[in-house]
Amino acid sequence: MEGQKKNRRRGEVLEAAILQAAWDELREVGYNRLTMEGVAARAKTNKAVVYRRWANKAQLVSAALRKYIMRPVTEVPDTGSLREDVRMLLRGLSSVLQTIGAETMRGLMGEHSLNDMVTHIPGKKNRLTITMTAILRHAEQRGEINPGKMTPRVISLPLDLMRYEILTTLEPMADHVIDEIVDTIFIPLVRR
Amino acid sequence: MEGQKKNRRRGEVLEAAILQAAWDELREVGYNRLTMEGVAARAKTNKAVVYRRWANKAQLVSAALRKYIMRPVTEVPDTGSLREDVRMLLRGLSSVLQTIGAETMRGLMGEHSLNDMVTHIPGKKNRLTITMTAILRHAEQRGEINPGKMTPRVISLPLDLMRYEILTTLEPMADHVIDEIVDTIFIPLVRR
DNA sequence: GCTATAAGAAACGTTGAGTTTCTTATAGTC
DNA sequence: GACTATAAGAAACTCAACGTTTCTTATAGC
Repeated sequence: MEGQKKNRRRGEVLEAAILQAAWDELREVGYNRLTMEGVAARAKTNKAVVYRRWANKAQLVSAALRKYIMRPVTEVPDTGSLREDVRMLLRGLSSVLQTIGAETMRGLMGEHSLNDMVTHIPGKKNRLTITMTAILRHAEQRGEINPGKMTPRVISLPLDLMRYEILTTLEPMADHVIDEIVDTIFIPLVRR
Repeated sequence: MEGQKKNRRRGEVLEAAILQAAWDELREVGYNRLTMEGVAARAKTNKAVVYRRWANKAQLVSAALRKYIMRPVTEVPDTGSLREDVRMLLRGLSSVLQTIGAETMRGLMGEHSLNDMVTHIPGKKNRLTITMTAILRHAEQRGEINPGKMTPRVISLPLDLMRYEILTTLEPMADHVIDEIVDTIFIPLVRR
């Protein structure tokens, strides 16, 4: 009676179920203890189905992150003050990285499977760097900064510092640390 | 005739042979493909002997790094110029990290087993940070810098940037990048 | 209603981790 | 110089997870 073999999921529906399972598993047991079998079981399917889509754990997790994490960080803050804009951007990144968790960041790094929240490769386009550039353009229009000082490295400096700090400390970054980076490092470097 | 069972190594001699094997293996196959069995075989001993000394791969590799890498970076450069001193320190760290390799750095990170070349935990004592502090003290005596600007975060900034860059790019850091960090970020931040 | 496609299910081989047990060389001690 | 505690050598073993393979079966699309 109860053993209904109906309702076999396919395609996108199944894929979504697996990514959901991966995401739940990631938050529940963490990256290191997440297994392909565990995710498959949680999604009520089996390993083979998972492997038909993603070659390994790192790729599966990256896909899940892309689905569940990436959206919220695209908006460009525009408060009218460089300091406030940068603080907001950093807080946004901080909360994203906090959700991902340092263990996952480290794990993905160890398997060379990164995404552009977690790292910024110098010279490569990166959403957060683009946002930062927009913020700085606004500040420039207001005359707040010295355009000559806006090298790519300086532009990504606050974001990189945050990533490095979370990666090494394994802890979310406190607001006062964000303020410290902004006030004692970044603003002094770009100010007119 | 040839099967002489004599000459059984013990204690420090054996330990040194294992660390040597680990170090060779690390450079030859890299962190991810280094195995305890492989190291044991290379040292002409067996896993049990290795496990009696180190609980896992990360600890074994850390021990090897400590033995083969750490020494060269203790001296404090003192050229009479802040810029030159910092450049020398960074070149020293760069070559150390180059020897370790980014894959190993990432791998150790993924297993939460770090050493103070690879990371600097804010608030913790760190050899390189101590060296940097000494360099800055000299510069201060020469009147080159503004002591009020020497916060711990600013002090470790160049070292952290280098670590982060190597970790993300997987490549050694070119000298001109070192110069860029020193000239466009660090010196402007601490200068009187 | 037929058929190609992909899911479900289960078993398989492999690798490396870490452990256990037993034998045997040897350093230190009497 | 013989005795003994210690740790090395050797081999087998359990376990977990990876990734693959094979076969059956539901079902979407024609």
